[in-house]
Amino acid sequence: MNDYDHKKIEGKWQKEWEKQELYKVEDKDKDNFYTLVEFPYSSGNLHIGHWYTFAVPDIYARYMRMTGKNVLYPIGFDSFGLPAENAAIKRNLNPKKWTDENIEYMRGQLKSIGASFDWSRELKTSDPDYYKWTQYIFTKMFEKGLAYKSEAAVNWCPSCMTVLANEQVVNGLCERCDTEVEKKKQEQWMLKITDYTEDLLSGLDDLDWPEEIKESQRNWIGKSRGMLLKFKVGDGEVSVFTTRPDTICGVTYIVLAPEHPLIDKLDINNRKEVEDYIGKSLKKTELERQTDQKEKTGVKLEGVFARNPITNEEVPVYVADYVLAAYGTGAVMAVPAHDDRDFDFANKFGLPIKEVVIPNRVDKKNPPVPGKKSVERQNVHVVVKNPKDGKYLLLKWKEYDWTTFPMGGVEEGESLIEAAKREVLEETGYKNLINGKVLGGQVRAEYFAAHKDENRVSFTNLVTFDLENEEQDEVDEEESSKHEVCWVDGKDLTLEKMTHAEMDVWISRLDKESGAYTGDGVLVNSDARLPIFGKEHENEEFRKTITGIVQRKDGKILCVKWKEFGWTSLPIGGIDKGELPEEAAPREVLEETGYKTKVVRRIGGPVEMHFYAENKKVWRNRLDQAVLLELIDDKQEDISKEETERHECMWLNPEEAINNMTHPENRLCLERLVRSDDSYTEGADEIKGYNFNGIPNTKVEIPGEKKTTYRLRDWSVGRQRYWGTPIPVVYDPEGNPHPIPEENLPWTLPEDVDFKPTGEPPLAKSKELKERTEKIFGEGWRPEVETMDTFLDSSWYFLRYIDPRNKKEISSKDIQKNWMPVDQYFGGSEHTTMHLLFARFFQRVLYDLGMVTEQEPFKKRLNRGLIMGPDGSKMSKSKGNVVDPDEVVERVGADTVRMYLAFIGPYAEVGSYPWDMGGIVGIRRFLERVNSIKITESSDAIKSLLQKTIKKVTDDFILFKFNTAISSLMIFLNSVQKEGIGKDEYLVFLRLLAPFAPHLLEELWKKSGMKESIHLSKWPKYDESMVVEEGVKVMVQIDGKVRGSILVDKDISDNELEKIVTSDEKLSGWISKDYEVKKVVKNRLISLINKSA
RNA sequence: GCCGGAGUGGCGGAAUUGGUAUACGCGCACGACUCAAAAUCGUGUCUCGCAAGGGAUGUGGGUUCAAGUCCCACCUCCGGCACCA
Repeated sequence: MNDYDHKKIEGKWQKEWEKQELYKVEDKDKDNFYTLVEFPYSSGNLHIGHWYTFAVPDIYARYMRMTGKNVLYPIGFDSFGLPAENAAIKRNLNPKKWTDENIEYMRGQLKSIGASFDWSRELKTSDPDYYKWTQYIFTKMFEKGLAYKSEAAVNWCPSCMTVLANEQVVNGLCERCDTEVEKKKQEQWMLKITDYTEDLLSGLDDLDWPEEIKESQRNWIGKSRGMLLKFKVGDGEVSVFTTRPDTICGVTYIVLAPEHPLIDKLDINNRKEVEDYIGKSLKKTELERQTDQKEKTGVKLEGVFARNPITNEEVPVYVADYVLAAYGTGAVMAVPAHDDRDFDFANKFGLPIKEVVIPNRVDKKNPPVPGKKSVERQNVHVVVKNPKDGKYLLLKWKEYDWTTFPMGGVEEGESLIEAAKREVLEETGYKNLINGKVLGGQVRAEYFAAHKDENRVSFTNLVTFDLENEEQDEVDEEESSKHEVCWVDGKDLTLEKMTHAEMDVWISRLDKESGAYTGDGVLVNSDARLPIFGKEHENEEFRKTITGIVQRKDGKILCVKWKEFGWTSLPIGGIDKGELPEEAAPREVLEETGYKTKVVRRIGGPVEMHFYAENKKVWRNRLDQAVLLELIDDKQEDISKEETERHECMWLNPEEAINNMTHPENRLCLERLVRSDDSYTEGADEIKGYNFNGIPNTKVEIPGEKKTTYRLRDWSVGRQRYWGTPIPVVYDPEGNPHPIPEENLPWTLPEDVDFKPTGEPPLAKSKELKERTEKIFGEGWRPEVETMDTFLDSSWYFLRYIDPRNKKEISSKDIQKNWMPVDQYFGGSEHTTMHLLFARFFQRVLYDLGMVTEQEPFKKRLNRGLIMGPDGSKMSKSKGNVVDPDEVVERVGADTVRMYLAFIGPYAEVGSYPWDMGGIVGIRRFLERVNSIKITESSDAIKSLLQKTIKKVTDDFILFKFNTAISSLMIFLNSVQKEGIGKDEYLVFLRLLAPFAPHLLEELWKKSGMKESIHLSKWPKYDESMVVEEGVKVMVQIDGKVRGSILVDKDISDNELEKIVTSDEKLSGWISKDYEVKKVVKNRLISLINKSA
């Protein structure tokens, strides 16, 4: 029979704590710790997931408080918004009343958790004292031009009769009611979050947040660097955004978004057809646009052509809704050969596909041999499949360890298919091949052809056939002496087994027929030129050189500072005759700087430059190839005195290095390195590099500029609904908007409103609002009738908690200095790209307005997991799997619920946990056992274990691993029940448990005769000397298997170690008389083998 | 398709710098107490094997004396984005 009466204990202490105002927080100027949890939406009642949200962070808050911090753990309610309004409409209630009643109920629920909230700071966003400041911030944004009205296509939910933010549209459906969302053009209040994209992006770098959260914000912002290129169209011009300017010669048509303004101005022969199309596509709902994705649609603008600025070709212009008006310029240059979407469109409309980038491979098995002559070849590789058994025809070379497809050169005047057939016949004798097909375009490769003793640069096509029958001609003796013909399974066509350098490309093409090639490669069919620095001059001295880009593990770049000239450059050196840049680079870098390096890859293509060499008094023409190298080891070897005197080495971040380079060609190759995203294209960089740098070049001119675009759009914030913060704007008789002055704030939400949705904003029906506006501003003035998206309410609430009753400002900057930024912010992953981004945006705006002290609001962030229903799916009323916490608390007590939720898994991981009522009894039993501990005396073993337990629990708190902390407390209790425990150790144990089960522990603490609350006591410290294990653990391996470990003194000699091991009771059983010590790793391992075995 | 995260017993999950995988809890089985049950306490519980021993951390390779942990390729699940040029 146990006497753990949780109801009595919990009720008693909750009342007592409230009476004592135990968790009321003072504003001090030191040791402050701000723990924040996303405040709940006032939806009515809390489910068990809310306990997970609030109770587990409370455990952390209590721990922090015991370590001596002045902890603020506030609570409030996000109380404006659609659900309140919808529920109110359904039940014919006033939303305010509904909300307030909900809050009243939820407050009681939240108190039953036993959380250490400071209730004196409670706030709710629908309170005029609160939304006054939301409005104030809005007016300030308006004044700065950050809040503006604009005609924009908005997401309109016909059922909720309101505009939705992009974030509230899920798969084309309204997030709340699953109705198909329509696109509608409308005057909209927008917040200019795009003014802050760069700040929001770069601010992430220094935040101590989990990388995955930062990464998804980065993705959401969606930065991409590219170029704006101009195409002449008719009399006008169209600007397109592209991340692949290198493919410009492959443009075969231009596409405009249906909304593109240029369409109106063009002289189009089929205007009616075009306008019909535009009308249709604009009316499409978001969902239709998405489901139509696979089928591309569009209409050609008859009589309109665009001129390719490089090739001067005229290409047709289309309007198609696969191009988005809101991204880039709303127009794209279509390169079907290298873009999947353009490829689909071109196929459907029969447009030409021009390949300008082909993959390039350097054969690693047979690399080019320096000094050998180099030959260019047109090749075919032939895949012959025997449909009967699915096998493929291969050649095994006799003299070399090669396995290849039948292959050979394409002869003058011969088609690829003809060449392929001829080669198969010559090499294998098979003569009846059908279904010949060329798979994809060419692939360039560099390799050494040992059988011809020459280096080759090949351009190879892949040709496939089926074998019609097995008839074979005699194979020439010369051929059959070279290789053996064999048939293999499809699964043997792997990178490892095949010799072709192109094999990876072949594999992917054989897998999925051909499509657009979107990867890297070399430029072909393009009139690409080198970037050229300086002007040609007579009597130039010509040199081939390399530039070495040496990158260290930490990303820094090796730079060279020249003492005599004051230059900063990268290591540069000459290429000796017959040498490859890959060979010259490490050699030159070693000579110049003393660092040993190995080649990673070339960066970009060659760069030509002309300059006057001051020291040698000659004009030089250099052809330079940049090579990326990585450091083999950090040590610098000695270099010649001459070199040391000329320059010194330093390591700079890539960005820094770019800024410091004296020479433009150095900057160019570093830039190429930095932006080597997947659009890095070796030959193509000629064009890219040129334009990204604005380097004067007489040969190529692309009209265009560097441009960065973002996926992030401005934030649409107006809502045509009632229950929200009124937008604090009035219009003068001319219709111009004016912010409401501070003295008239809060601009209260009118109450004489029928808020049932009709499509007209409810506030428009308020007589009071209209009269109020005219009374204050004058005849003919009218109020704004929209309310704000609730995400504005929650974008700054953390600033209000710290100074909740301030009448003069959102919160005092002095108080902000004490508390901001929030030390630890707990929340759900669903807010990663919404609330969290908006709050950061607000904070930065407020910072620029001088209203806050910090640029970033949240120092640390943790995304918690999700508690699922008992059936393993997300809890929802419609599924009927919502777990009511009140019932559970009634049965087992708040302490048990809190602790169980902490035990369920690591809190810092975004997992999902089905609520399992079975598992909770383990915690209940544990607390019952804690409740019935009898005090006796402590053994040494218990004392020592307690020290280890303190350390474990303390360490786990720092990592939010409450589950393993509890596990170690359980281990301790198990041991106590065997060994007994004395009073001192008992009291320490109680304190370790206090954050988890605050009520029970307060009870036991007071029962032990303590006067002051356990929650004001200090967190136990452990004795370092009792925790650290003496000596080192050495693993013992016998016959290659780990058979145990022994604890020995540090740095013990091998002989002694051997003696200890062989005389060890457990280990000696494994060791025969005739053994040998095979290996000893100091302080780590001893490995023995039994010889006789 | 792209970007994240994760795959370990019947279940939730443990596992320092790579060092005896499966801690802790649930469940289950057996035992004690009981007329009986519940509760409680005790013992056992990855798998094959009588045992000695062997095999297991999604799959396949690799590095290493040693891999759940590091590297490469792939599969599955979850979350986010998605015609973003």
